[in-house]
Amino acid sequence: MNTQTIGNISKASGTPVETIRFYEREGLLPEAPRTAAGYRLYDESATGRLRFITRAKALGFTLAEIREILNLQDNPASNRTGRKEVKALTEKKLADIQRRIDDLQRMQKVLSNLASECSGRGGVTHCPIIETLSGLEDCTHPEHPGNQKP
Amino acid sequence: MNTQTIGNISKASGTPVETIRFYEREGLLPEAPRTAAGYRLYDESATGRLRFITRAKALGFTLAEIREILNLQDNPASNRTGRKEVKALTEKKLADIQRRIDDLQRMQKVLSNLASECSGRGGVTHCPIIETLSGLEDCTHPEHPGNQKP
DNA sequence: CTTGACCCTATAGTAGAGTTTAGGGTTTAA
DNA sequence: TTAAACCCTAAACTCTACTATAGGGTCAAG
Repeated sequence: MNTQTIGNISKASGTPVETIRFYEREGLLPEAPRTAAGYRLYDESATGRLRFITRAKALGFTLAEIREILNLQDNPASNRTGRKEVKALTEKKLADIQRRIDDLQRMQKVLSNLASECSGRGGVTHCPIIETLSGLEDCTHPEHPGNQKP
Repeated sequence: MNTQTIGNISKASGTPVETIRFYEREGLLPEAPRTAAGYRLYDESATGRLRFITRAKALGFTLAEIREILNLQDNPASNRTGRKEVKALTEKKLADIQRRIDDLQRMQKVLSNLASECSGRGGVTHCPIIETLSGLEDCTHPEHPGNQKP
């Protein structure tokens, strides 16, 4: 328990040491316990958490969103104090994830058409990648709040 | 055709005017034809392209990747000159998309467990969100090239 | 007991993706 | 014919997510 140095989990997770310290500052990792000399100490679960962060980022989640998701799991306190908010947040994330999956599947369909046409012979003059993902209906997704001015 | 001003497609697509000009500079939109006075003119397909960019970004694609995908569709020239590369790129993107879908589905599974447990009564002391996405196997994905030093 | 590989903090710098500002033309409706 | 509402460029600025640098302790091996 809590026996790994920062360099070790850095190697194990593929996350640079500086980035790990940065994530701690940003509240994505709990403050690590220290040795007498001030060295951070981790247990193996830290590498899993770091891998989670890496992959969630590749899925388009921001660090702020990832922090929220991790707080859902970390913080049983919020189950006592803000049960409703926890549930709501979880469901918002789920809807978000479903939307991303749908978009990716649409993209997949069109790209695989493109791939098979490209492998076949002849006229690929124009492939409708864009139309497929451009969502011509008024499917405004107000989920990614983006830039709102107060 | 080519009858819309930048302000109109901005409204239609939900993309700020400045961002549209920025995307043109970055090669994500073709250079728009201009009026005598230098005003850009667009046709309706531009709003679709902008929506595509917006959604692809939400899926975690960078502008550089989106530019690549758009070039696949735009540029029949590359079907003549670099057919093989086009196919390879398409297939790389497809593998990438599949990986993202898998990750999202794993995340979905865990979060929906979390949601239902939260709605049930009692002890949610610890939910294994992280373990599920942290991929304990050595599933190194060298796909997102990230930072390589020469 | 020193040298090399690690660790620490604090601060500055960078890349990607816009956003804002300054300064100035254009169009259109009153 | 003028004022509001648009459009233009160039350049500076912002925010996120790191990445690097400076300056300095720590620890295990030889």
